[in-house]
Amino acid sequence: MTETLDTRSWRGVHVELLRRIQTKEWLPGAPIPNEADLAIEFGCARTTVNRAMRELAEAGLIDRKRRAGTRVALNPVSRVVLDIPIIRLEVEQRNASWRYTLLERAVCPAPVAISSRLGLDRETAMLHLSGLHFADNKPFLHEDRWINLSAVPGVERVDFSAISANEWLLQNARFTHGDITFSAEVAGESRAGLLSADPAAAIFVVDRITWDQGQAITSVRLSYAPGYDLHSKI
Amino acid sequence: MTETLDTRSWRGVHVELLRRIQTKEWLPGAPIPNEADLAIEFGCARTTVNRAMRELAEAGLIDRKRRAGTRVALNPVSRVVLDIPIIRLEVEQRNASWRYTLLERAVCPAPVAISSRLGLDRETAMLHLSGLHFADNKPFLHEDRWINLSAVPGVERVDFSAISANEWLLQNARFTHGDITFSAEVAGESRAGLLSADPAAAIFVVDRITWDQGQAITSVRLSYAPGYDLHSKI
DNA sequence: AGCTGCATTATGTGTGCACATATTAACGTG
DNA sequence: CACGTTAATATGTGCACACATAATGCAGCT
Repeated sequence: MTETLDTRSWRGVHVELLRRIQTKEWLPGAPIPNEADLAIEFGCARTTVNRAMRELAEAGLIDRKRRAGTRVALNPVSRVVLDIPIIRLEVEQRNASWRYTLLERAVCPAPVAISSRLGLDRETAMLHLSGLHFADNKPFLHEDRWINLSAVPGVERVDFSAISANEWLLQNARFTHGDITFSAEVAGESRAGLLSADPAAAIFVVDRITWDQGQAITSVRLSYAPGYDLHSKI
Repeated sequence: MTETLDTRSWRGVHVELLRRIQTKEWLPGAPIPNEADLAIEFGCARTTVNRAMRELAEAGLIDRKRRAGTRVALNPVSRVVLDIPIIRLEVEQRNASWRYTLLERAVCPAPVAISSRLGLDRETAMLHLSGLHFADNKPFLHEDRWINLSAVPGVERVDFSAISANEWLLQNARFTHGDITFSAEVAGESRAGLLSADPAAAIFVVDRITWDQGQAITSVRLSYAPGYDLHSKI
């Protein structure tokens, strides 16, 4: 029932070019015809071919250079797109009920490892929050967060036992970019206690720092309960 | 020295719209002017505004519906794009020398967990490969792979001690899509031996299955040596 | 009221054209 | 031959226009 797409639409051109690459009709590294020629072949405008090829280039399947032309990419990097939602939604998408508990709230200087990564002075007072997210009343992940007080006005007056920092910040603080790191760690005694897990268990950890222009907003470490996995399509 | 982009170019329009969203000048959930009006405001063609807004929609920052108009996204999902390169390149990007050793090669039926996930009969003979990737002569990751013989013609005759399966398949087998899973596991005795690691160490694991149309190509499990982390920009 | 169908409207896409820009090949000069 | 300059070329972008498509709401009917 796959409606054969007209090769005069950019989607049609896109799938046809994709086919030629995937079937190795056009070999990796080989040059492919220029936009104008393809437009003639498909009986469409150059703009349409351009749109199709732009998508392929974004996906990393072809390399394009002005004047030099377009080639099939030599090392086809698979590009994985992960959507990182609000934790509440992540839990609810698993058909589980979500609950959040604030464990600790303090205004104090952050560990040097944190403050230096954020480019802040080591004595700068920051807001430290520690909390647990539950899925169906079982610990789902531990959120350990430091917030730059001067970058998020009003954050000191928020009641983080009523709303998770994760959610409040995403809705109220603006950010332009961030760094994210995924790793595996042994739980250890303290985390094991929080997550009701074996201290020897392997924990999936996500570290994230977000920025607004050059200014650090927050650094957060999410420690998922054992058994968690993150998956996606390629 | 940031050259102020002309708002008559799509990039200029893009950053201006981005700014209005990030500064909450346009609040989450709020409708934003239609393309035609914005085109007049910016003194450019509607096509140009469309291009800028399409990028924002792809990034998940706005929601667009015909007739209903465009709104600032309510829950701004951060979208992380991970480039998964050939392992050799991943090692070389860390300025380390890469080396690969084939540990095992066998044609035999796969464990049920594997064959069922690939949608194959449990007695189907598959090619099993196990190998180690080294970075500067230290174990970097263990690759444990099952290949569907009938989907990859000629794979039986390849000398996988000369080229890693990872690299050969990416260059020679075609695939249309795949599933990828990231998780954390305790190393255990056997993997610890392979990776010269503590059996109690936490291991970052990537599971990947690739398909060509509906046909399973290969299932691979990458176990990274302790200390590995995967990072990216948001 | 409740339903149907049509007009309206915003986005989605295609076309033909123009010019911009990056890159390479060809050329000419010393 | 080595070099800098120039011309040719493929992609990148912008514009004005047109029509397609999906969603919405209104009008009119029962």
